[in-house]
Amino acid sequence: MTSSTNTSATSRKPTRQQAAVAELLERSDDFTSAQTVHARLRDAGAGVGLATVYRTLQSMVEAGTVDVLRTDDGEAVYRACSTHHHHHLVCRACGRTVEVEGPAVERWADTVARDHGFSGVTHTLEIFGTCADCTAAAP
Amino acid sequence: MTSSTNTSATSRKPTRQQAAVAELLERSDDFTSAQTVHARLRDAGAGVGLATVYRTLQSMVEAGTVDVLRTDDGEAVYRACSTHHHHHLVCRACGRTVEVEGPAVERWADTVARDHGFSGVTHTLEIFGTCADCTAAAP
DNA sequence: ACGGTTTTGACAATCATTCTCACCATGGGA
DNA sequence: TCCCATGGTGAGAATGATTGTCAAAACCGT
Repeated sequence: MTSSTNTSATSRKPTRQQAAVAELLERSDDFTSAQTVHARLRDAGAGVGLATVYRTLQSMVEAGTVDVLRTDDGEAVYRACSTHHHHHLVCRACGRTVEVEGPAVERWADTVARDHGFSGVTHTLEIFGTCADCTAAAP
Repeated sequence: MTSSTNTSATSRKPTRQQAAVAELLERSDDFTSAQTVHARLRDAGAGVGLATVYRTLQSMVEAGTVDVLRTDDGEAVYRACSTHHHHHLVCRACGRTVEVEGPAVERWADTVARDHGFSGVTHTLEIFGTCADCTAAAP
């Protein structure tokens, strides 16, 4: 059930539109919504169908090549990230994103879960704040 | 925009429907979606408008009397919780939820953020896994 | 070039959430 | 107690992101 489209892990040669989405994400430093990706691609001339953008983004998430998280209003936003496990520190004003790691936190989450008898543990952790630049800019 | 309804913090006497929503949440141990709350209240005889359920839930979140988080598919789910800061360990099979604390994690998140020049720091952290009962039930 | 398979994309369909707006409830003052 | 003002309620419309549909287009190996 986790297949039919090669797009996910079955790696064939990426299509023009898949490449376009991927490249656009590489270029942007912060989390971008599917709608925005679609709009940018259209503006850039290389039009890619909205449905295709969604499909591509989903496969990239499954493939682990991009991270996804939800904004407060429930919109899904994506970002090309290093493949190893990490978390994000996001500026809630300008959206600037910093990847952070915390081995201790990973261990803690794992331990806590196991102590409660849970297995197959995963976790999500995002940190929000206002970055120095924005703090200075908005008094 | 953060006011108009007394419902939030301006504490007047809660209306019948506000009480109904609050009580239902008290009763349920796990995170519940607005739609579900609405359905349950209807089934229980005490019908409460969907819009009202949403409004009430929102004010409760602002008031800090309930926690909210997003499921993977973007649906918002709510749960009555102790008011002090904590996180959740959720069984992805049965939805059972355990409140957990981790002072060390709080400090870590704070420190990391400040080291990067961020202020007004907040964070979200949820742990998912399969609880012992579910692991046993589904081989 | 051919036949079968995969991907695309325009558009319709879903679904949670929000908005609108007329109607109801409460509470203090006359 | 009666009446009005304020705020809460609810049915349904409106919104907006995401997903489904399905015929046409791009690919691939032969």
